[in-house]
Amino acid sequence: MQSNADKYFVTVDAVVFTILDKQLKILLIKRKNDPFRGSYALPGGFVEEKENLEDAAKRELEEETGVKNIYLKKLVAFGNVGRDPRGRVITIPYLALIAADDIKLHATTDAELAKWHSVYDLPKLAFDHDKIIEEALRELRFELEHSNIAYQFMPEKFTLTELQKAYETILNKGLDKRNFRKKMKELGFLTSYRERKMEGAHRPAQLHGYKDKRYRRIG
Amino acid sequence: MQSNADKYFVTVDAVVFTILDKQLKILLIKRKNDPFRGSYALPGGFVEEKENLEDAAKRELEEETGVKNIYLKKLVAFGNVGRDPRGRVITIPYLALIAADDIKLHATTDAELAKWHSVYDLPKLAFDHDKIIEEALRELRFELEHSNIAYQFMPEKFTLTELQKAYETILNKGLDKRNFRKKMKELGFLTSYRERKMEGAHRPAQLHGYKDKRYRRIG
DNA sequence: CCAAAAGTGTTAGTGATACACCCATGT
DNA sequence: ACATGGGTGTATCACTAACACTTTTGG
Repeated sequence: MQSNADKYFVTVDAVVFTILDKQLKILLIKRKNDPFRGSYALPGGFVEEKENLEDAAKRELEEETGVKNIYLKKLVAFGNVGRDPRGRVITIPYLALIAADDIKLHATTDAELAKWHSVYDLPKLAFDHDKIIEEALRELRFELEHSNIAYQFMPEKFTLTELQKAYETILNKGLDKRNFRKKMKELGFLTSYRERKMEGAHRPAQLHGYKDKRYRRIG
Repeated sequence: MQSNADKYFVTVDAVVFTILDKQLKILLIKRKNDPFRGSYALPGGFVEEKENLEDAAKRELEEETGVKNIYLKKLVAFGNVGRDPRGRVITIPYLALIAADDIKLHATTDAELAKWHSVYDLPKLAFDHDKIIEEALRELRFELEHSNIAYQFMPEKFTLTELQKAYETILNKGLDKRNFRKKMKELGFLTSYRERKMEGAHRPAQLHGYKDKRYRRIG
């Protein structure tokens, strides 16, 4: 192979969203090595020699959050010259969604403990991770309205109001209750349980769940 | 940087579509070196050391077709183990559209002359280029209905019927004439010239053109 | 006057949006 | 009885899809 090996590094980054404290949050680690020591960055790391890209993303994610068996969506790569001062680094970002209760965050070797940050109040970020996040957020919103991925955010059983809150948090806008419920009903992703949620001084809410927890596109 | 350099190769591939002989065609080169000697493949090549990804795609494209200043859209990277027997190769494919009359195809060093192939009748392809093409075609169709990219396929002046034919060819389905024209009118991308096209024994057609030849998203 | 493609409007259906009241419960 | 969130239906609007006839030209 004429040409250009031993010049490139290939990494995967995970853009992990969750909903916590009624806010859309993203998982960031604080870098403890240069470059960008002390800055926040997306969790990620090098792709190993005999490892597929998605497997690498899954591995990194499991190392840092303990979560596995998750739906990941590949985003477009970032690889311009100068995005990493150490050399030529191409990164393939993956979008991941998790339910906040599922996880316990871990520290890793070149990162401090991973922490959740509100998407609307992010710290200074290392590399071009701000652009990657912007792209991922666009993608997340698109998917939310064109698939059943919201199941990734939700617990086993939830009320329709809780689901609507999740949508509103992600889209960052209010939705009409009746239209939302109508839409969910006709999409047919949900099943309703006999149980109800009794809590507070008001009418108890019907519990719902996703029929199958696999990615399904609308259309 | 602890870790994994000198194991990766990074390439860009161009998925170039055009309309020729009333068919949607894609540009392929016939490989004259191993691996996959004699198979067809997407034009592409290695990203140079100090070269941005999109610049690399533009350079490859210009080398093989002579076309420049073209809108390119980055697609998701392919980089699984084993996709190239020579080593670990990550490729970033770019979608490109050109008007068939604009180009003269060139031969390159490790490829024979580039040729157009009907999208619905492709030969055996090298690597995982069949999957890349599938993805690119999906993206092309999406963009066609959500932007003004069709301008890339069209000459300076054209009739609405010609434009409709282009849409039909790409989408591989028939469209209603009145609805199509109404849609084009209200999108407002087009301008109409005073001139008409006189050709054949029938009413002459009004000529149209794109107001500005820059990518514009609908919405 | 015939053939061939250009050009043009209306109707019906479907999905999105906007909107207001009654229900079941705990206190 | 009241406060709280749960639950429901209808009218309007915008967009899409279906559909047929007249016009202009060359031969």
